[in-house]
Amino acid sequence: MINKLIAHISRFSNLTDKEIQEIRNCFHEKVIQKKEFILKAGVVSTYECFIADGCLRAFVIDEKGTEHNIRFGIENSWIGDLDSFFKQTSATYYIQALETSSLLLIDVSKLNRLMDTIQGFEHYFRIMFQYGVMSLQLRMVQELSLTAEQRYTHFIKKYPHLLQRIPQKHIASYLGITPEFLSMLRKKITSK
Amino acid sequence: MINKLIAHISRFSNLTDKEIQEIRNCFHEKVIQKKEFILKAGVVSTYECFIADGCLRAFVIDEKGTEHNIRFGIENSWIGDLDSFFKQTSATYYIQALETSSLLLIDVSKLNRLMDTIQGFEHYFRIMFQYGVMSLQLRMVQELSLTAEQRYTHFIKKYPHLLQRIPQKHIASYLGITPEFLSMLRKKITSK
DNA sequence: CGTCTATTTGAATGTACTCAAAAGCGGTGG
DNA sequence: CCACCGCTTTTGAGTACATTCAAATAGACG
Repeated sequence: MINKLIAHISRFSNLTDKEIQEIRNCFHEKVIQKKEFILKAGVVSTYECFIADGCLRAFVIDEKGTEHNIRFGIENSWIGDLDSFFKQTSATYYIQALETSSLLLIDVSKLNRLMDTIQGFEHYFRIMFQYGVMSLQLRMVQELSLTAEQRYTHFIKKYPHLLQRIPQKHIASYLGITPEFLSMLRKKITSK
Repeated sequence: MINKLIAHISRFSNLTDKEIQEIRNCFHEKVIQKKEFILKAGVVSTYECFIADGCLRAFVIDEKGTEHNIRFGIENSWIGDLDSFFKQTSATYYIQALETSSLLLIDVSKLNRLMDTIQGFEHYFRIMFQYGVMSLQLRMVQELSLTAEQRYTHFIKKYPHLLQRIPQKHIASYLGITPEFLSMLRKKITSK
């Protein structure tokens, strides 16, 4: 399982065998069942999480009790509450498995130590965060400039594989609309 | 002017004198006048830009011709079209000065070389992008979970200094609403 | 002082939400 | 293997939040 992470890092950084060994030693594996939480708002996030297999969502709950999905994570991506993790403050996000998933967890002191001692490891995270900024900016642009229907159309083009895996109501929430309204949009689109 | 950048990097990384010198050599200074553009959609972004002084905005123009502000940049922050810059593809963003501004520019090959050769420099960018992801996620949460009025209220609490510097219509666009509606909200808020 | 742009105001409209209820679907136990 | 239960999706009516368009007012700058 840890090999998936090593392979992923190796796509961006060249690591020596010794470095790979150091990295291996810092993670531990965990399998979580569908619907289980790895983080809830209010507690301090102890782990940052690489998804070796499966699918999770990060969401917030607003004052009215409505959930809003911030992000979906699938195999070969990271998920966590960065703020809570790096500053060790209480989390604002909930993170829940949408499928039974295999995770690799690391705590903040080990992650910081690896980034300090292995240049390729920090390089890898620089790239990950760089992509993160780019894709969040793109999503922001779409949120600001497109209608709900256009955002849904983009979503199904960009993430066709997620349509099968993720309940519609969660996609609606990710797009910033209600499940009822998404249902209506789908009807409208297919009748075209 | 370059000293402001060096000071900024030094808040996150310790640099040797030799490294500082290398960094200095890779940037060049530029002053741009209010309303001038440093990037327009369609062209390839040649420079990533550190703002030593002043204020700029990054925006897109949608199919109807409406502008949407993605981000404001002030002194001691970076602005650019990351996608276009790193992949050398044509830009989707326009970047324009809201005030006469002092900039420090670097091209992609020099930036990559500095990140490869100076660990502290890549560390600095890892931190910058990490903050970038955090703040964009927070903004996304607000976009998804708050009404326009709440978003405006948050904005004036978080960026009181920007209210003085940036025309209201640009703030409206940043918040994802029309200038007319923001004007109405302001009236409503002050009458409370 | 005049011109240009930004902000305000208001009426009509549209997009998306709320609430309630029905229909569909998937998993589990008998 | 089927029946039932719970959750998801659909449907529809009424409503609210935000937009559009047009015009008036206010402010900034040369």
